[in-house]
Amino acid sequence: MKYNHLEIEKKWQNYWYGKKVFRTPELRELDKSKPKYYVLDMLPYPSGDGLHVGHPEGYTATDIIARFKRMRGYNVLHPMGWDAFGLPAEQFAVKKEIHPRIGVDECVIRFRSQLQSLGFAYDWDREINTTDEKYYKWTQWMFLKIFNSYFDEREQKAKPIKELKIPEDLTEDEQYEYVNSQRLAYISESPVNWCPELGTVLANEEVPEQIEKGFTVVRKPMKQWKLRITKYAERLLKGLDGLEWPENIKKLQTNWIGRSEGATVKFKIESEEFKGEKDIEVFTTRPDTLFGATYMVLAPEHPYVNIITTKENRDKVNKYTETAARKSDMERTELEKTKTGVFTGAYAINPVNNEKIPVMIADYVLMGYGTGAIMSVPGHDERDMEFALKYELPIIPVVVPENMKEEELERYYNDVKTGKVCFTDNGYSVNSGFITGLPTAKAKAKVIKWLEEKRLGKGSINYKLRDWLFSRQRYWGEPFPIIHLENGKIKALKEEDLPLTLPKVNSYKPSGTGESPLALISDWVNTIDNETGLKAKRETNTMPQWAGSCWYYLRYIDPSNDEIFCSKENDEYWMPVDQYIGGSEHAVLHLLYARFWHKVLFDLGYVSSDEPFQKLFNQGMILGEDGVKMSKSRGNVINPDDVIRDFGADSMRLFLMFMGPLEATKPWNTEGLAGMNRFLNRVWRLIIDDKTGNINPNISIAESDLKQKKLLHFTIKKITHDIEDGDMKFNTSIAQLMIFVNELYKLENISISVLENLILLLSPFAPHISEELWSLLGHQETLANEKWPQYNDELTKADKITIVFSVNGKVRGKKEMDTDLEDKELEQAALDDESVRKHIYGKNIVKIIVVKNKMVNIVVK
RNA sequence: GCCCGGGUGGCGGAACUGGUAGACGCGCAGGACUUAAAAUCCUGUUCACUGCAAGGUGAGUGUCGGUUCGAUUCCGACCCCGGGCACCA
Repeated sequence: MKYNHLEIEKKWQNYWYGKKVFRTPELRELDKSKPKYYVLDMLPYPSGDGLHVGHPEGYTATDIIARFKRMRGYNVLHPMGWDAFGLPAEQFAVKKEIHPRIGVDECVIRFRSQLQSLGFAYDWDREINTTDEKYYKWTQWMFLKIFNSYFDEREQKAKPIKELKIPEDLTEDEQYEYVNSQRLAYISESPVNWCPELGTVLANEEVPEQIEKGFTVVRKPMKQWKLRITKYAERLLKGLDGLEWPENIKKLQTNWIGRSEGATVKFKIESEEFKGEKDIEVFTTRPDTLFGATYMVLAPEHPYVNIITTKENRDKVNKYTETAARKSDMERTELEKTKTGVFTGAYAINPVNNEKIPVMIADYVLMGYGTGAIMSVPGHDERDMEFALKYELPIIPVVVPENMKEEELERYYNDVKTGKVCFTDNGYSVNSGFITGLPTAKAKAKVIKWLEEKRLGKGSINYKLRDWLFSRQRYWGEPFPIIHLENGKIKALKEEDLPLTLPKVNSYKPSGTGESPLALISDWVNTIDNETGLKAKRETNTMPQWAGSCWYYLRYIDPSNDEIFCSKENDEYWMPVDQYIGGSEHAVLHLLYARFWHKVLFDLGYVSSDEPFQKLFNQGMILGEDGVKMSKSRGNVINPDDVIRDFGADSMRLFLMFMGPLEATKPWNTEGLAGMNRFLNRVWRLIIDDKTGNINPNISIAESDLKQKKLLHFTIKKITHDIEDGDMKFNTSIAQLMIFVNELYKLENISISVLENLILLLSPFAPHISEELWSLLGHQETLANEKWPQYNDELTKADKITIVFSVNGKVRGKKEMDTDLEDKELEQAALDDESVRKHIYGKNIVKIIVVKNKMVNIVVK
C-alpha cells in the first residue's frame, strides 16, 4: 500500500471536521486549570480568485502552533472568519449585476473548502462574517458607543458623552454644537480624496493603491464622518512599548503617528486690511531659531489668508489659492520640484525681537499639520532655504555647529547667508539675544519658558497622525445608525433598533453625485424620528472596510452571544491574543485602527485589556517561480488546489514552512515541493511496507537503544524549542525531522516507540499522514489529543565531540573525544596530532587557547 | 532625502552567547536495480591549484579597513537589493 495523499487527506479532514475534534468548548465546559492560548490569523477577504499560496503560509504557521499548544495541554482558540464588506465584493456585484451577498457567499464557500482541504485545525463553529446582520449589528453598536463618547484630556481616556461638562450660559443650539464638537465620531466638511471612477472618497492611506490600479484621485471638499483617533496618538505610541511585535512594525507605527516636540508661537499681524490686533500661531520644533525667522508662510487654506491679504495682492493670492486647491495631495508634494508662493502684503511681528517680517502663502506648508502656518528660518531649514533663495528673502544664521573654530566662523556665516550652507543639526545659538551661546537643547527650553511667561506661546507636541476618515459613498458596508432630522440636527439610533440593515436596491452603482446608492432608495432614506415626530433622512454613507475587522477577534471568543458582542467572562479568559500572524501590508492601517477601537472599548469598560494583540508576527511574501511577485498578468500564480491535488496538503504545508524563515520573502519552487513529497514517502516507507501494506518487519516493541534514544531526544528538544521561541523558523525543525528519518533508515531494528514519537513530532506540520500512520500503528483515536513528546536533557547531549585543532587560526586536524575533558588533555591531544605537529615544527609556541568541548588553537611564530 | 530589513555554493537556505562556513532540501554529475523508463537506493557536489590515489595547499559569507589567538557573527566607511515614509516645519 503506497502513500496516497488524496485518499488519506480526505479521510482525516472528514474525521476532524465531522467529529469537531478542534472545537473549543464553551467557557463553562472548559477545564480552566489549563492555561489558554489564543492564536489568530488576520481576517481574510474572500475574493473571487480563491486562495492564493500566500494565505496558507501564515495559516500553516498558526496551525502548527495551535496543534502544538493543544498537545502541550493548553486550551487553544484558533478561529477563522471573513472580512467581506467593501469595494472588491461590491465591484464584483456591479459587474455581474447580482447582489453582493450572493457573490460573498460563493466566495466564502470556496475559501472555506480550500482552507479545509489544507487540514487546518480551526474551530469552524466560531466562524464569523463581517457582513452578517448579527455581526454588523455590533459594529454599529460600537459605532454608537464611539459616537456617544468624548475624550477626557485630563484622564486621557474616552468617557460617555453624558458625563461631558457643558459650559454654562450656552443656548440649546450652542449646547448641541458643543457636544457634537467633542464626540469621538463627528461629521466634518473638509477636502477629501475623491475618486470619480470608484465614486467614493478614499482615506489618505488608500490613495496610492488605487492610483496604482490606474484610477484618478482629486481633492474635493465634502461632508464626511471622521473618528478622533488623534486623541489617542500618545496612548497608541506609548502602548507599543509593552508589545512583543517586530521592531520594524513598531517603528512603522511610530513614524506614522509622527510625534514631534516643539512650541507654538504667536506672531502679531500687521496689514492695511484691518485694524486692531490679530495673532497667527505657528508650530516649530526649533524655537531656538526664532531669532532667525525672516518671514512667515501660511498654507493656502489658512483661514486668515482672506483676512490679511491686502488689496494690491488680492488677485495673485486668489489665483494662487485656487490653483493649489485644484491640485491633489500627490501633485502638491511629489510632482512639485520647486517651491512656489506669493506675498500677501501683510507683515508679522517676530515676538522675540519685534522685527517686521513678510507673510507669504505657499503650498509647501500643509494646513493639516500643526497650525497651518510656519515661521521660516531659512538658515537652518532646507525647505525654507530653498524658498528664501528663490524669492530673495533674507537669511540669518542663528546656530553654529559644535567644535567650529573661530577662524572658520566668518566663512560659515557668509555661506549660510548666501545659501551655500544650511545647517539643520543641533549646535550653539548665535545672534539670538538672550539665548546666544546656549546649546540647542537649553536654548529651546529657555525660549519656551520666555514665551510662556510673556504669554506669547507655549511648549507643544504635534502628531502627523490625522483623524480617521470613516465614511464611504458605497452600498456594501455597514450603514451608519444615524438620522438627519429636518431641523438640521443629527441623531443616533437607539441600541435596541440595531441592526440597521441594508435595503434591497436595484443598482449597486454609485449614484454619481458623490452620494452612495442608498441615497436613491427613498423608502429607506426617509423616516420619522419616533421621539419628536420630525421627518428625518437616514445617513447614506456606509462604514469603511476596516470597521468590521477592528473587533472580529472579540467576536470569535463569544460568537453566538445575542446580549453583548462578547461577555466579560469570555473576554477576561481569552484576551489578549497570544499570537497574531498576518502580512505586513497591515502594519499601520488595520493594526492601528484595531488598537484604537480596542482602546475605546477598554476606556468604556467593555474589554479588560488595553491592547488586543500581545504578540505579532509578519509572514513574508511568496514570489512566483521566476522570483517576482505573483500576478495573473505575469502568469506565475500558483494555485493551491493544483498543489494539493498533485502533491497533497501535507507536502504543501511542509514546503511552505521549509522554504525559509516565515518572515522572509522567498520564491516558490515546484521541484522543492516535490522533495517534500519525497520526504513524506520516506516517512511512510520507514513504517509501512509498500507492497503488503503491513508494518515493516524490522519494527519491534523492544526498548530502543541509546543511540536511537539520543537522536530522538535531541529532535524533540530542537522542535519543541523551535515552535516555542517565536522565531517561526520551522525550516530548521523540518530539517531536523529529515535528519532523524535519514538516521532511522540506517538502523536494522527500530523501536516502535521511537516511531510513535516521530509521528507525534511530525503531526503539527503534516497532520494527515501522521494521523494515518498513527492509526496504522494500532491507535483508535486521533493523535490531536495526544501529549507532546517530552525530552530528557541528559539524553540530548552527545557523549563524543569532535574537537578541532588549529594552528594560527587555521584548522589542521580534528579528533573525536569525550565531552568535558580537562583543558590539559585537549591541549595534549592537539600537540600529539600529526598534522598539527607538521605545522608547528620548528616554530615557537606563543600561546595555546583551549575552548572546552570545542577546539584548541595553537599560536606559533 | 529619511527610517527599517537584507547581501552566504548553480538555487532556497543553515551556523547556539565570536570557535569545523555551507546543516537540510532542490538541482546537477556518476553509479546500482530495470529490456527500458519512472520510482527507489548509493556516491559526489564552494572555488582554484596540485596529486594515479587517500590526500595536500591556498582563497572564500557584497567591498574596503579595524578589533581578536580566531570574525558570516563585533566596530567603522562604502556599494547593491527589498520594504516603508516622503515638503509633517
